Amino acid sequence: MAAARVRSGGRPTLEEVAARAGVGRGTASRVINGSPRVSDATREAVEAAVAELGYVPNRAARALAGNRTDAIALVVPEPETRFFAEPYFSAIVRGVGAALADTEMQLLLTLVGNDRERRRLAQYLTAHRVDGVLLVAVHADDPLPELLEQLGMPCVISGARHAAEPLPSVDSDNFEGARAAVEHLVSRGRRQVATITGRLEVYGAQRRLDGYRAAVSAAGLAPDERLIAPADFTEEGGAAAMRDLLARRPDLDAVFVASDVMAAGARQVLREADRRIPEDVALVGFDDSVVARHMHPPLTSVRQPIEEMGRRMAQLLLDEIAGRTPGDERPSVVLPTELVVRDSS
Amino acid sequence: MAAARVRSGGRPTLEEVAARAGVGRGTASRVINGSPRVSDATREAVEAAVAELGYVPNRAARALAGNRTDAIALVVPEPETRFFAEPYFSAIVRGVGAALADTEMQLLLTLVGNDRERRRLAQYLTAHRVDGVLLVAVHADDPLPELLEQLGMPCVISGARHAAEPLPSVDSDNFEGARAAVEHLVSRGRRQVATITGRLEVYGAQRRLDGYRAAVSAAGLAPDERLIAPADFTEEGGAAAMRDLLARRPDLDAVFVASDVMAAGARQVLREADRRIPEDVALVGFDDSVVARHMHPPLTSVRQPIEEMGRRMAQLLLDEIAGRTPGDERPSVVLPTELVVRDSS
DNA sequence: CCCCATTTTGGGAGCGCTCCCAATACCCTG
DNA sequence: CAGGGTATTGGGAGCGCTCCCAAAATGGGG
Repeated sequence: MAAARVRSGGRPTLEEVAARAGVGRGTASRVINGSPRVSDATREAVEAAVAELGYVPNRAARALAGNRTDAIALVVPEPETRFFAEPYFSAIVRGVGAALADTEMQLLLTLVGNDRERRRLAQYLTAHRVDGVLLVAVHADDPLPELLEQLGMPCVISGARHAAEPLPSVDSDNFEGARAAVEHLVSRGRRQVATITGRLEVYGAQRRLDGYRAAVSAAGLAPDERLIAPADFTEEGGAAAMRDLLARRPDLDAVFVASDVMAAGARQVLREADRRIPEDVALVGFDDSVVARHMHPPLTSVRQPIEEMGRRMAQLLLDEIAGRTPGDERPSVVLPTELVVRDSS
Repeated sequence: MAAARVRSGGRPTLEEVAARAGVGRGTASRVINGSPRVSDATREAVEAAVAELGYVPNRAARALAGNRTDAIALVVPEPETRFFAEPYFSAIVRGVGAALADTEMQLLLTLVGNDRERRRLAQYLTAHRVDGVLLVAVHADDPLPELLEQLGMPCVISGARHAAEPLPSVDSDNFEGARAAVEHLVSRGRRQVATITGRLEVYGAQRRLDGYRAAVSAAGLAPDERLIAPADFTEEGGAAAMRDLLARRPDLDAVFVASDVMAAGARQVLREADRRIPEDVALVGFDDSVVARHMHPPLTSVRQPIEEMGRRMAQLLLDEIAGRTPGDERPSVVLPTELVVRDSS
């Protein structure tokens, strides 16, 4: 009999498929993996056997023999609650999921909270348990990217950490988004346009501020540092910044806020100060989160194509894994934002 | 030399650790896996070798040899956008992540959208690529749970599908949450308390309605089916239901809405109908989502301990994997909700 | 019809680990 | 000090697959 070791239950093995198709294990493997060096007749025979037996390759065996895992990790720094807030996390996951859907790649979700978990992650990666890493919401001073670099582990990050980001990255066009938002305010006749920024160590926040500045000067308005209030992406921070702005420049007639959550805080302060929105003060946020849609009045906001960012990150990573194109520039992608105009401006 | 095959680079293997510690491979394995049948001296020697070499077990080899994967899958039906909305998804993920943090278990994220992906998932599971499955937001008619059952694949679902849920499940106390919400409304002097329900095929939605009914009759109010408007968990659905209610019972003075998102829709309709909140109509939602906090006025809502639910699901699944306790009842967990009172009631 | 280049094929040799059994070491009894 | 456990230990036999080399089949050309 051609039959390999007969097994009562369990999943069929490659060996069994090969036996069934009347070919050798190696040949069967070739067919499964789509090698071109197989005759058509053989290919068909093997494919038939696969279908009949309902064969599915054993991942672990593959990983062991092939020294790869067919899995990538999405690493999420857990303290970064901002990232967990809608719309980021789920949208990124969806995008990544979509890009991976017709791939053999698995998506591993890794939350790194404290240092212990951080070390554990390092081990994971060191042990090459994944083929690549998607790093989101990394801080500029996070050692993880360097570690990955050293390990030669393919990696893509969301949001460049600074102008000369060495890693492949995917980002939305923070500068242009902010610029367009402020331009919009100006086009509505606003002249004293203030801004509340995110934490400026975050490159994206800095870029939004740059965009604000560019728009202000393009509009021929007088730049005034008192119109710029730094905050920290939190609602409370936004409120505090708004209070500062109101104290320094009571005559302001518009505020571009670098996140919807901060805008919610600002909105509260404006309400308490009896400034009507948008009559007295126009407000524009950033993120187009659910908060924006449900604010009163609904908040004009800059939408980032987050799901698309997730998709692109995954694609970039897959390319990177398939074989980084060394001659190429670092492949960083910047996606356009969209201004969603609502009643607050 | 005792040294096993010397390898230039790469990760150290068990064999190398064993050689270094001057013991056999089997013994080293025993130490790594915490078997008690090892002498203290040996254990220490192996542990030292592990530390010196920075040994990390190869997952693939383990999986292959041990016929397990040390991974569980979190299966998310992608069309279920409700689940993706804050606060569910990220909170569940956090909870699960927390429970898995000091485990060797990996978390695989699997989005199943169309039927193709559904089939692919079935393959995954069939091929035993995971040790267990966490199933969230399953519909009552989803064939997946049965498939898993057949396969003998450990599985925990979030939200029982009906009163006699055969699978281990974790749920929040929908009945009691709803009951408490309505009781709260009654205690504030409301007498014509309406409700907007979710899709009643969803068991949780049904339970919330049951809770409403229980509270209404406990308060000695006259039950009136015209005070009950079914909806579908969407904002538009909530708005439509609110319109119906207003038409049928213009004298209503409170509405318990089975989700914050629907409450947002209802709130909009009430605004258009010039009903003040809470003066004319008190509103209570469910979920305590970000929408509730930012509604105007802020919405009283029933909070579910979602992160805790994720944690419990993971724990239940780990137990199940470790060896289902057959004598035991099906281990289903129901967690208490909490009424978060804000200005809308 | 033979010879050589080319294509296709079979299957050995691992990948690194767990399982398990036989072997060894150790420890009490009597 | 022998005898019979019991506690440890070593290492063979896979797990199912990929890689790769040598063997077999195929196809021209002369």
